[in-house]
Amino acid sequence: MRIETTKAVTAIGQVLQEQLGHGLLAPGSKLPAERKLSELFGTTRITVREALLQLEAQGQIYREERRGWFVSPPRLAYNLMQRSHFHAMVSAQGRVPSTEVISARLQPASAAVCAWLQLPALSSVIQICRARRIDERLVLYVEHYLNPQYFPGILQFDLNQSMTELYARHYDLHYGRVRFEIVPTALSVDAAAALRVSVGSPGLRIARVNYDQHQRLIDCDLEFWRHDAIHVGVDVV
Amino acid sequence: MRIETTKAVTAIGQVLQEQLGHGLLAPGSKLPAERKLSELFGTTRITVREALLQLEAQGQIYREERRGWFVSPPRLAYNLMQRSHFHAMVSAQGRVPSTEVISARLQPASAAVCAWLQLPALSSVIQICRARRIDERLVLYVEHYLNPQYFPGILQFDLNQSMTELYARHYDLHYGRVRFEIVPTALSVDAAAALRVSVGSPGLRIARVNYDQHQRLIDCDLEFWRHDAIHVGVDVV
DNA sequence: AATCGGTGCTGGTCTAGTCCAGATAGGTAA
DNA sequence: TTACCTATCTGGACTAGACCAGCACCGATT
Repeated sequence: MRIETTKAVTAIGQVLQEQLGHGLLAPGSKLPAERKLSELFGTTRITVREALLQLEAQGQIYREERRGWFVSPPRLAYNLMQRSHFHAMVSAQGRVPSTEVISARLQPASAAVCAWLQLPALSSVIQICRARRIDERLVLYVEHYLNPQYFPGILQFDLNQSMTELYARHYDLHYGRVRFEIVPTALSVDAAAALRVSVGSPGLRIARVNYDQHQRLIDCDLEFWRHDAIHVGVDVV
Repeated sequence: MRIETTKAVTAIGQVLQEQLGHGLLAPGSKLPAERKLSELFGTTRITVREALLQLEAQGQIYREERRGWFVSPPRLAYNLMQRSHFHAMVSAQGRVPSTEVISARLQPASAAVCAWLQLPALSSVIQICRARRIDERLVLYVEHYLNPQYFPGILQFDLNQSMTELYARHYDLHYGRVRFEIVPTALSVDAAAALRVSVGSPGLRIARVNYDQHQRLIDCDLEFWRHDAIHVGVDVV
């Protein structure tokens, strides 16, 4: 650990990091208020805030709007090659998943979605927006876009469950080829609202385009992850 | 586009974004100085700075230390399945790559590197640190760690070229299986220095563990990308 | 022609506050 | 017990400055 720094913000970061490293601040626990910290370190709130933002960028802490700063839990391992769904993946790592549906409706597709699903302009698609939690913490906002021709009546089902299982059970559709596109960027306005984080927070956008067992393009997902919630693994053989 | 916002920082962001979107600010061009912008928008430098940091988080602009803010060029498409090397990949996308060696030496491995390379504690490894550019812009800092038993005398070669080609030509080693691990995080101190960005800037860390054609674990790379410089694609069949 | 030294400009860092709105918890009234 | 209300605490957003260090450019010296 470097100590010779003179900058206040890195110094504050190091002290907090040191406490984090030694487990004195457990995952999920709350940090003292910004005003308390500025008093503690003998500096202004703006400077403390800058240090906190850096730790946030590193994924060590996160905030909940107007509630405070918290220590980040370990990242979820997201392996793109094991085609597992959220619920199974989270459970397998000894953690507790949950899902809530935000909206589900048939609507005109945006240009980007038309391109992904290879549909003509102004096509209608089924959009399903969901927020997902690990151990009660909101970590993922997903927009699913389904080609309606393959999923008649799907809006009547319980959409809190896994889509993968729903597809298999009621439509006999199974994922085949998948294309992922991963972009580090800020969370979209919708994603930030759903995850209850301030707009402009860093995030990881993962777009998936899914084919079924017959090589038909059936749906695509747009996932917005809290940037500190996952690490992505890929095995290429 | 939403306009009904009242917050100054999002308002500033929107104005700049609008100019960006219409190509009035071309990729690579310089934004007015922070003080100029604060005057222009009738606010303080801190507020302007916050807006700029949000655009940076979105990957639309970037800064060079004490030189100013610039419009981000398009992202490089990094496809993990096409095992192409940096030089070929960048050239194929009509852009100009370059590489400079920062350091290259035999040294004791860190605990993390020992684990990746499956070497006993306190093993020596060859570390090669390089910085890479696309169209003159520094975008990638890489630390290579080679198992020295497979690469006798490699430090005498010109390390500005592609390692992939060097392996093939002089050691008859070709990459086989590869494992990637992608983590959105802040740039490390070394990476930030090499890329000449301020410490704590957001980045994408991609760790690769490489096997050769005989399934032997030969080396690993630790890549730190500017977060706005790439988007990662993966095709899973 | 090449080098050196200013000098102004740029972002980097920091101070010392203010006002606002959402979240929380405790107490009071129905 | 339940519902509501209010005081307090939290981060969010912002003002109006300050000083410093690195960068770029230009002119003077070698």
